[in-house]
Amino acid sequence: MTSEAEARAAPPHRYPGGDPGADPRYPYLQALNEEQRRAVLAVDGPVLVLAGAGTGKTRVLTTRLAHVLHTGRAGPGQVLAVTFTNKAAREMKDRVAGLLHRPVEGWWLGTFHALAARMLRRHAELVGLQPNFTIIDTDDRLRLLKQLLAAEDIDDKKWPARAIGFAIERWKDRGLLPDKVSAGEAGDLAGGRILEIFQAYQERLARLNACDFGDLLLHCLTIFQSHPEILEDYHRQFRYLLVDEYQDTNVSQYLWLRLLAQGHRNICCVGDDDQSIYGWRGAEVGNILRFDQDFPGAEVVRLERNYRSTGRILAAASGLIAHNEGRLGKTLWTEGEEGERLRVRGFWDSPGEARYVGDEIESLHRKGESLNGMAILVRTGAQTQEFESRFVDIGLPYRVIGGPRFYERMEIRDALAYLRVVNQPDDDLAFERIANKPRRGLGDSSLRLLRETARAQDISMMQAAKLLLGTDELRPQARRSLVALVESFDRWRDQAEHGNHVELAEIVLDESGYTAMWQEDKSIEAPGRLENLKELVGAMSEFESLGGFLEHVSLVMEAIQGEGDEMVTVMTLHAAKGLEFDTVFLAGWEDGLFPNQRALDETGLRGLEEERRLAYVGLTRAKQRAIVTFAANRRIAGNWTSVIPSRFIDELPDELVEKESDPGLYGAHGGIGGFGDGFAAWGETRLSPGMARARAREGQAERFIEVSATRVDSLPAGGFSTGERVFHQKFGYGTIAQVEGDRLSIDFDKAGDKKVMANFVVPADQAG
DNA sequence: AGTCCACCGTTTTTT
DNA sequence: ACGGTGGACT
Repeated sequence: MTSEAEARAAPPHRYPGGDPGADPRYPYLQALNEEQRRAVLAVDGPVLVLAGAGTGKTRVLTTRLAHVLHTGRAGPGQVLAVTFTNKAAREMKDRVAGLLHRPVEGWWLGTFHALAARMLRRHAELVGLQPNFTIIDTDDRLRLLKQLLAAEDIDDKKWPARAIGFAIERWKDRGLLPDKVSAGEAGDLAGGRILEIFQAYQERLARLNACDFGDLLLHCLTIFQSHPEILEDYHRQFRYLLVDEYQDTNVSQYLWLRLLAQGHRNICCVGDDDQSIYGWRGAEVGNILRFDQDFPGAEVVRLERNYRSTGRILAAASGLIAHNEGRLGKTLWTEGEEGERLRVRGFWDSPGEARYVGDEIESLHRKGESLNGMAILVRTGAQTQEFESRFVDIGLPYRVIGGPRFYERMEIRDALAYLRVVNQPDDDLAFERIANKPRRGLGDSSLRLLRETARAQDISMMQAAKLLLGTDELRPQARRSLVALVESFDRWRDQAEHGNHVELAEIVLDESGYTAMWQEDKSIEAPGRLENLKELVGAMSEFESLGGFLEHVSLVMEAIQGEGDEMVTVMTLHAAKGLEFDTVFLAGWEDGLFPNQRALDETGLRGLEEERRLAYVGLTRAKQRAIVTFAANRRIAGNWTSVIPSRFIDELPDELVEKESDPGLYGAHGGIGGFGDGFAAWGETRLSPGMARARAREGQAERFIEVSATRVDSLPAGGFSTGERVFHQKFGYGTIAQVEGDRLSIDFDKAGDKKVMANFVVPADQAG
């Protein structure tokens, strides 16, 4: 610790008797184990807490915060605590309040984006924004980019605005603005003009007095770098930094943290490299792997004692994740029960899988297990449908997490757009969204005129509207409508200053004709949309002002989820991070689906390792039992496709797994061509070359990993090679398109593209 | 301006 | 298979 930091810190505390856990002044420490206590008490200097799944991470984080506050080392306003989701922030806030037996007010706890926005509002003018700048979301971004692409005459068929948006977002994740992106990296995106588009996009945002999510961080970085005195103020203010889910930080978040931590270096990052599953959206596992280089002398605390899962679940998860390279390495252990072996079950097709899961849930439920304690975790959102339809059939209550969120619904965005224009008349994106919603005769041509006038005069569309109303350029009908609309907004703005914002929302939705539009709409969704609008208005009452509400909405894009009733949960593996269930069904473990082919195609071995971490996250959600399922046939993008079991199944240590076979199903295959290679492949897996090699090396972890890592894409599969003609019992003749270990992608003459195990095909000339 | 048809894409998700 | 979108037609 530096002497400076020492001087700033509160008087040093001594822990009598060498056992602070027993110190009556710190009752909250007693609930911790030794490593957790170390993580809590190492308050000064950089600390990395490597918190394995289920090791009490949140408890450590919250206790640490409580400890800093309780010992008077810092007041609430002097701690910066960063999370990724609002949910995590809320939980932390509640739990610290619980530990201290009082609510904590006035602290800086929130998501990266919320905290950055809070800072940016203070210094907005330094980056050319006004303090009331708008935060645009992906939908606004898409509209804006479409306009820009059209203006630049770029074919948005070939270069979809969505893809351009992603590219820009990824650059911003890495802290890059258009001037920092190399031409090579820009590639031929947008016909080689992506950087022009990026630049134009930034200029448009500035002119709109708006920024996107990435900009919240980037603008902060700009300010910190150009105004050291502001950064120093924050150094003085924030004595302690606390970061959750550090493995998910991207470069710009990392830079932001590093700048803020520079002064006193009292930064504590908590995370788990094995649970890094957001690489595809810019997260850099490297941040956590590099921590002790970024912060020399960092204390590293490993939390390895798991309080969640049975011994066998832990061992299976550990065995699986051991196949990854470049880990910091942890060994989770438990004093809990050994538990059941994992079940792995295969089915003919995905409906069969769903049937089994449904039956199994009912059977567990009859034995007294709570439905709330059960979850089905899937790789892709599309998989939930199969389970939903089965659960509806058998009347099993369920909830699906994910899907379109409340604030993403069309009617909510429309309503918000009205409110945004009231709040900020120059918010062009919002204005354009609702100018002709409901239809009021302000069609494309009128809007184009407005847009062009605005651009030519360098004013907002609202201002352009007022300008155009003084001319004859608009057709009479459009003119009348526009007069009415502009007058309405003036009136509403006036009311916004006087009346309360909840009433205002009602007035706006009513007088604009927006509510009426849905009332007249005869579609089946209309009543639901009206319901949502009511809910929106209701939600506003919890905020002090319209501005406050809008800020909340743009940063907290989540709906209020109803818990409560007995229901099983269906969700993606990503959505399951941080949760736990007694029973976890891990469905759809098939190569191509999981690990996901696209992840493999795009990022190769890195992608595979991230998929494996996803499997690890899934397994470690289970407290009592984990059931892995796969199907031999699944509909992918509409077509029934024959698929083979996930390679991750082979990677589960054999002695921990109970490969239950349903006699009816397995007995039926017996080499009769019609039953499908999935089952055959499953039955034969133990004989496959890859497995045999793996088996031979059981207990020799290092060599095992080495072999399995290479086997993925380089070992020849029984001598087959790309381009070779082969014959398959069920699919007939075909040409090998790709060889991945003992798995072959074959382009069959009749059956199309399939993946099959190598030992189910023979060279074409040996057929018959 | 509104409706209909053809075509395309289809992993994960926060803010 | 399906839903969303964009273009063309009425």
